[in-house]
Amino acid sequence: MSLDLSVDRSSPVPLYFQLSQQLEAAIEHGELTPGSLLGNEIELAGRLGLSRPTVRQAIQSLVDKGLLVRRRGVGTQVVHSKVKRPLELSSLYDDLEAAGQRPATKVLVNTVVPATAEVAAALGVAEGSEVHRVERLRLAHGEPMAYLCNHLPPGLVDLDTGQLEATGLYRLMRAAGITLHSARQSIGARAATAEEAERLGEHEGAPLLTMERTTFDDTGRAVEFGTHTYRPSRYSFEFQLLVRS
Amino acid sequence: MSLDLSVDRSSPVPLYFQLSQQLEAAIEHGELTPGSLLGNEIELAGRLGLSRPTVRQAIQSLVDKGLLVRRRGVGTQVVHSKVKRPLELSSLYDDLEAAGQRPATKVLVNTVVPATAEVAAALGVAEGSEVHRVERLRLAHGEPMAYLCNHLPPGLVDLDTGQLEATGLYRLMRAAGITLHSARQSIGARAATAEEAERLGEHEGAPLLTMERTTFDDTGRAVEFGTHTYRPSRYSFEFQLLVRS
DNA sequence: TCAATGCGTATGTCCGGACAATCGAACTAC
DNA sequence: GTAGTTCGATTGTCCGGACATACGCATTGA
Repeated sequence: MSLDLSVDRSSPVPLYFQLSQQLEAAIEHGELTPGSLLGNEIELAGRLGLSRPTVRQAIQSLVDKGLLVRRRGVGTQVVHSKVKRPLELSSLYDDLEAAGQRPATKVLVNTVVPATAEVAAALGVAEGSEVHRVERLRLAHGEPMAYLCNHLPPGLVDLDTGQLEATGLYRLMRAAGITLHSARQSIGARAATAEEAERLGEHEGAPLLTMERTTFDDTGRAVEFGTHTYRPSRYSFEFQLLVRS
Repeated sequence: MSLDLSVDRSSPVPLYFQLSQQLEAAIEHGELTPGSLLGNEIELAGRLGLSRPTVRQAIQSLVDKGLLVRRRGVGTQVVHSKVKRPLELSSLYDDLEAAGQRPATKVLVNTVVPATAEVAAALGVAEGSEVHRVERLRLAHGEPMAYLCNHLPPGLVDLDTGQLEATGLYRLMRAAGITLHSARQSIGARAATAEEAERLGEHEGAPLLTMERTTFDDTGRAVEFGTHTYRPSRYSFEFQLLVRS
């Protein structure tokens, strides 16, 4: 019942990556059942005509994803639990689209303003210097779901209102050649103010789910600071996380 | 200004791990300043008397942690932004202790009950079968901060009330030989019921931050299902996450 | 002046081998 | 029968080398 694995040495795709993708697909399709052993690395390498380090690299990437578990003296097993996705740095837009919700966006504000103390601190710019400010309403099935307020340092991205309504902010940033690296997030809750309630179609004092995020590129520059509020009846943060060991 | 790195070959600690720890410490202490190049791998390996794969393994582990960035043809640089911690699967108890808050725990309930449909589904046991139920109140500075309700399958851990008040649930599970692997979480918000408000010292209808979590061990078994409510004025989820690339 | 080219450098990928550490099971001794 | 021991199997660590690939910079050419 052994899998028919194969690699294409003429492909520019790295061999370990080809192998890891095939293994991941096999797990996804149930050809490798949870709990089953993967066969030892030496034999697997010999069967594929690869070296052991290459096979190990492929396996390791799946272990990092939480799909496999290695046990010394035993072997490598497929993890039982279904791993979904490990809380990526994804935009709400991508989240909704992946869920098949076809999100709609309404740009409320798209302008340049002097940075407040809070925004200046988050973005690492001088207080009062000009920054982009974007306020958006995210709708699903015609109902407001979240209010998104973002600030960006100047000169990074061309913020076209039309594009902002057609796609997510992160896609625009990536398209502008920005390499997103990490983000600091804070998730909390609070009661809605009258203004917030109005925007989201809730009543004043209703509980809101809040998220603050500062995103950095790979040079360590802050490239975005967002303050978001969600209607908890319509949205919650769902994710899977792995134990770092 | 080169760092004085060294490895102890007689130590049972893997060489790559010794190196990665020293590099991490150097970054932490500012001896390696953000943006600075790390020096090429070949030379570094030669200087330490290690092979290049070993040095690469050390560097890679720090890249995975978000501390370093590699650029082909350029070198390896220290990331500017201060990386805190990447949302580990840590207990609230550990979180608070790390923040120097000396958390207190009050065990409200520690008993065995028949599993409700929700609990049975989460833990993968038969509905109505016996499961442990633990209800705790977590306090900081004498003030209630969170209400924690957990269900565990039988026979896994010896749930001693005294130990539950002295430490966190995860520590007990780890001490019982359980290898935590992953967890599915959901973070949301809602208005407090009268009972919840009473427990946490809030008023009815006040916004609460909620978290539901099912934890799995490395065999894929569900080992814990928790339903937690937090006072948003006292607690929020803060974490840093990396872009998977 | 500006764009295209070439080159050095550093990381990315891959190989084949060696020994150590650990787990589980079969085996042995009491 | 039970407990301790040995042993095979498998992953963990480490080595030294080779070639590919991409980036930045200097040189060259229009």
